Amino acid sequence: MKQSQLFTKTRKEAPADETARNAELLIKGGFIHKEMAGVYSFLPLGLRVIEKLETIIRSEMNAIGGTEMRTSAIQVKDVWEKSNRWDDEVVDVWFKTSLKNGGEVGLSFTNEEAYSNIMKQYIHSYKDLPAYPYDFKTIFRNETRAKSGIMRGREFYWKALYSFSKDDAQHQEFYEKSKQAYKNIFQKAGIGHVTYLTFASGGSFSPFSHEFQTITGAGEDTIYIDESKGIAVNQEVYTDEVLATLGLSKDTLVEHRAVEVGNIFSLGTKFSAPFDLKYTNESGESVLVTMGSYGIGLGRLMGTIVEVLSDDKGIIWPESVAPFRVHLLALGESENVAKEAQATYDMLKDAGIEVLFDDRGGVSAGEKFADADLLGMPYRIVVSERSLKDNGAEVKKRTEERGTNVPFTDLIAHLNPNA
RNA sequence: CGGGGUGUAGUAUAUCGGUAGUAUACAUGUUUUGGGAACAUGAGGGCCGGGUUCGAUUCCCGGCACCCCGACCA
Repeated sequence: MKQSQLFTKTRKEAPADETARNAELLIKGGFIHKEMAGVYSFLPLGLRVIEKLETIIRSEMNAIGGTEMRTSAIQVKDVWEKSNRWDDEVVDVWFKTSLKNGGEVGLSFTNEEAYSNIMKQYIHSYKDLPAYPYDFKTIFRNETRAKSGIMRGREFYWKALYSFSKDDAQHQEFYEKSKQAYKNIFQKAGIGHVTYLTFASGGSFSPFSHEFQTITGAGEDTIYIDESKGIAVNQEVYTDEVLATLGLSKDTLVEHRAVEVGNIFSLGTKFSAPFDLKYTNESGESVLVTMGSYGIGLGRLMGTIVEVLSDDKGIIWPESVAPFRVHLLALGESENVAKEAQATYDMLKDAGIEVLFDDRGGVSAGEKFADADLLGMPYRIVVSERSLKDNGAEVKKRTEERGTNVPFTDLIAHLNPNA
């Protein structure tokens, strides 16, 4: 994409009403636009990041048997009354409204009811199990206090998968697979090194749920990490009894602030019971389905990546989620530079490399460099009179102090050394 | 929902009971081009409602919005 066609612009000053680093950088870079507290629009660059994350997550979900679909945002009262979650006294984050004919509806704040209701249509036999439907969807929660930029919003985009299993053994098998899938996701998203499988409170059907917690001061949770075992315990279950159960010692646990970037939860029959979601087993008996839920907030994940991976100049996107892999800068106004930069742009595109081409005229070199640092693409490639003296371009990683000049003929190989 | 704070131009800020200033961004022109260039010119502003006052952006009351701390987070 040519930057001259990108309507968003960077700004020098962070907005006064944002103190969260993720929001400061994402707004300065033009990735997101704040609509109101806890509600953000995703601008072209920001959307590309969300789409990259979505691709990573989709790939891992499909790999463990997930089947993508899309539940509706508008939900009817009847379904939620079955699980006793329609009442505002029970759930205080509902956004509710009414139909013209007077019927009551609410905006989906989670998916258990929708999936339980839908799957009741399709699960009748043990042959129908297991099933792992999931969706990417915008979720609405009327939070009393939105905060931390895009980390805790009133409207957010998430992935939610629900597992439907015939018994606990089948459930556990998938549950373990999902742990690995989640680890893969956070590894690919570039925050694996600071993300820990964390034991958290489990509810009535399981002693624990599992959260994936990423260390950052911007987090809302306190966790205790055992570095050698690579696991952590959430403060909410940080008791002597739990530590003994998990074989952990307070001596080796280190306290950290962290943000929950994902969670997996055994639901047992909590929802299958009220929805009477049963199947007939091999013996002809009617048995309740065993369920689990598996969530990841993509906006929060994006915010977390920014919190973890940035410096005083801007964002440092991992290659896997960067809006573009390469930021190509044309410096100066000479026709020769413009021509060679355009040729480089075409060459990179033809090689299948995603590139943002700063072709803007009348913009100083310093400004282009500052923008490139702020926007944080993994590679910066500069075409200028200086680089053309060596018949090439300067290539610099965002993480490097200085670049190296690479002849045009070697550029693709330089970027794809293993190709 | 409890507590605290803040609302001035697209953005960031200053001052003030009596013509609201600066920076940046924007427009035009000239010069400039490897780390947010220079000069000139131009356009652009007091959250909403009420009160006090000769006069309110300023003081008072109410509302709304936003930020922070706490509670909540299925």
